[in-house]
Amino acid sequence: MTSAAYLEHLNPEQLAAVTLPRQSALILAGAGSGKTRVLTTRIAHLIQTGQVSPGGILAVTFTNKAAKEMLTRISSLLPINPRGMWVGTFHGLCNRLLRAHHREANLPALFQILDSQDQLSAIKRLMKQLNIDDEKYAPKQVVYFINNAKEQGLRANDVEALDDMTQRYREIYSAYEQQCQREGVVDFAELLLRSYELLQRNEPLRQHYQARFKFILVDEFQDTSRFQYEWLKQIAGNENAVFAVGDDDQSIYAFRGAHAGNMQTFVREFAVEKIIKLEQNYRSQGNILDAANILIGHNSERLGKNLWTAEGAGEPIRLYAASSDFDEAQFIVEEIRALIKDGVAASQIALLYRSNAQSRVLEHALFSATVPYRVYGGLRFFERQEVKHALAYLRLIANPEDDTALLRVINFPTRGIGARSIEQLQETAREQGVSLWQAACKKGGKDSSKGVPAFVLLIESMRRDSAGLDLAEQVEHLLHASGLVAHYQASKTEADRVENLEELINAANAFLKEYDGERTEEMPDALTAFLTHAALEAGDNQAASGQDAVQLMTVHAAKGLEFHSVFISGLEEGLCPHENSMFEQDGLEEERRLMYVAITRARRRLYLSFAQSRMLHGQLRYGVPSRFLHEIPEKLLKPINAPQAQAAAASAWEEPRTLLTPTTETETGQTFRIGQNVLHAKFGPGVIVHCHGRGVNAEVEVNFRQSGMKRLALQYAKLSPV
DNA sequence: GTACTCGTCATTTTT
DNA sequence: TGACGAGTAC
Repeated sequence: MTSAAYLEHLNPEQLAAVTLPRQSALILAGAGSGKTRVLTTRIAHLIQTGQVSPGGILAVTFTNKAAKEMLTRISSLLPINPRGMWVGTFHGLCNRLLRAHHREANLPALFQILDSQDQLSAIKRLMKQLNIDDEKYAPKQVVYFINNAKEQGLRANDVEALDDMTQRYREIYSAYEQQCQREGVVDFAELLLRSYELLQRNEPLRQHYQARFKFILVDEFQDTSRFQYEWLKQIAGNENAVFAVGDDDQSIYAFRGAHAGNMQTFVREFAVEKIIKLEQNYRSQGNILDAANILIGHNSERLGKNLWTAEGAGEPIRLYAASSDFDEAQFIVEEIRALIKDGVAASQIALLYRSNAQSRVLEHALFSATVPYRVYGGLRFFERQEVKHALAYLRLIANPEDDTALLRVINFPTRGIGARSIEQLQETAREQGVSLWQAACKKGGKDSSKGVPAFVLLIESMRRDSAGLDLAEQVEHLLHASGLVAHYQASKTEADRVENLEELINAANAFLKEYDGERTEEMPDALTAFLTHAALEAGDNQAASGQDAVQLMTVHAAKGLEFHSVFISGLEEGLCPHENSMFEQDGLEEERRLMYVAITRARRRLYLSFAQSRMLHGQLRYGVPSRFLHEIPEKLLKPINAPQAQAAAASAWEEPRTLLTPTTETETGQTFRIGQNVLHAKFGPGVIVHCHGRGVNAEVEVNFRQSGMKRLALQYAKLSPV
C-alpha cells in the first residue's frame, strides 16, 4: 500500500511526527499548528500499520473535552472500535485503573469521587469534629496543604512537620485520610496518588500495564504537573515510547501546578532524540503571528519556536485607547455590530479579558445594545446546588455510608432535623466508630413519622422502589420522592432550578445510552458509573448554547479555541500583566505567555484595547498601557483613535509610577527589587516580595518556592540574582 | 427556618 | 462595586 489517505495534506514536520518509529519524542507544537491532527493521525497510523493494536495505546489529555474530541477524530479516521484504547484525562485513567483493581488498591468496588466542593465540606466537617479553630486554620488552606502533599506523593506520615502549624495540618491530613477510607471516597489528588502507589507497590500489575501500553501519547505536555510526570514515568517503564506534544509558550497554568520544565526533564530522562517543531500556523494571518512571535521573544525561558504562515500579512492589528472602561466597552460593541453587519458570525467573535470581573461592563454594554452574547465560566451543570442535592440522594442509594452526601441532604428539603440532631448523630457515630447512616439507623425506634427515623425510612424506601428501574427512572423517582422538585416548585425565587433537575434526567438518559455501548469490566453498575461521570466531568460551562452569540471569556478559557475576530480588552499594567503576578516566580513570563495565547486565538482580525481609567473594587483606578503593547512593533499596529493610541504605542516602555518597584541596595552596591527572582544557598529559588532599608540595614522578604516566606538581612544572607 | 445585615474580599481553573 | 458567608433577629 502506498501512502495512506490520512497521511495526505500533512506538512513534512507533521508527517515526520506522525510516522516516527517507536521511540520517545517531543513535539513542540505551536498554536494553530495542527497538533490534535498529528496526535490523532499518529494513533490511526500506528494501528493501521499494525505496529500496535488499539489496546496497546494510552493517550492522556487534560480535559474531557479534549479526550472526547480525540476519540471522535480517531474514529473518523479508522473504522475501529476505540473501546480498547485508553484515552482520557489523567484522572479518568486513574479512575479506570482503580476500578479495575479496587481490591489491590484497598478501595471498595463502588468507591465514590469527591469533587473540590465535597472535599472542602468534608474538611470543614472533620475540623469541627476535631474542634479545630477554623479562624486559625482556614479550611481552604488545609485543603491546599493536603492536595499539595499528595501532589508531591506524600502521605500524612511522610510530611515533615518542623513547626506547630505544619504539625497541626499533618494531623488533619491524617484524620482526613482515615475519614475518606472509612467512607469509601477519594478526592481528585487521591485518584492519582492511589493509582501511582498501586503500580509502585504491585510489581506484576505494573509489568502488566507496562507491557500493554507500548505507545503512550500525551497532549498539552506543558500542563503536566510534577506528579503527573512521575505517574507517566511509572506507567511507561523503561521500554515504552512516550510521544509528548506540547508548547512551552502556551504554559499558563503554573498556578495550579503545571510544570513546563517537565519538557526538558522529559528530553533528558527519556533520552529523546527527536524534537520536532511544528511551526507552520494554519490559523492566523501574518501580522498577528508577527506580533505573537515578537512578544513571546521577550521571554527568556523558552525552547524556541517561531510561527509562520503561508498566507499573507492580512490586516493590521487595531489598537484602541479608551478613556474609561465604559468607553472601551462602547467601542467594542460598536465594532462588533459593524463586524456582524459585514457578515461575521457572532459566534466567531471573541471578547477576551484577564479576569472575570472585567466581563461586567462588557456584558452591560452588549446587553444594552441587544447584541446576543454568551459568557463562559461560572458554575457548571453538575456543580449546581440543586443538581448536587439530587446527586447526594443518588449517592446515598449507592452507598449510605457516604457521610458527605448524607449531611448534604439529611435536612434538605427541610424535614425538621436541626443542628442539634445532627450533632447527636455525629457524636454517636464517632463514639461507636460507625458512619452517620449507621448511627441514624440505630436511632430509630419511637416515632418514625418524622425526624431522623423518617429520613432513614425515606432513603430505604427510595432504594427499594428504585431497585428495578433504569438509571434515568431512578433519578426521576428520587427527585420526587425526596421532595426536591416540590421544594423548588414551591419556591418563588428558585423555581428555575426545577428545569435543571429535569435536565438531570436527560443527562442520565444520555449517559445510559453511551454507557450501555461500552460497558466495561471496570464499571460494575450504571449508578456508580454515572456518579463517577458527574464528579469527573462537571459538564458544560453554562451559558445557553444554540443561539449565535458573541463569546465572552477569560484568556485562560480561550486556550485551544480560535475565532475570526478577537478583542483583547483591559491591556493595562496591573491587569495584564496582573499585579499579583509580580510576586510569583517567573510571574511576568507567564503573563506574557497568556498574552501570547490571547493573540494567537485570532484568525483574521485582532483588536487590542486599554482604558485610562477603570472601576476596580469600587474605586476608580487610573491605568497605564500594558508593557505588552510596547513589545509589539508599531508597524503592526493601527491606532484607531490617534493620537492617544499612537502615543501609547510609540512611547518607550517605562516602569509606571503607580507600580514603581521599590529597590534596596546593599553595602556593596548590589541592588534588589520587588519581583526579582533570586537564589539562596539554603532556601533555593524564590522571588522578592518586599524591600526595606539600604546599606547594612537592607532587608528583603522573599517568597521561596520550597520554604515559603522568609525575611532576610542582605548583609548576611547569601542571595544572588537569577 | 427564613430574611435580613454586616463584614470581608477581590487573578487565572481542570479534575 | 458587588458577591458571598456568617451571624442575628423574628
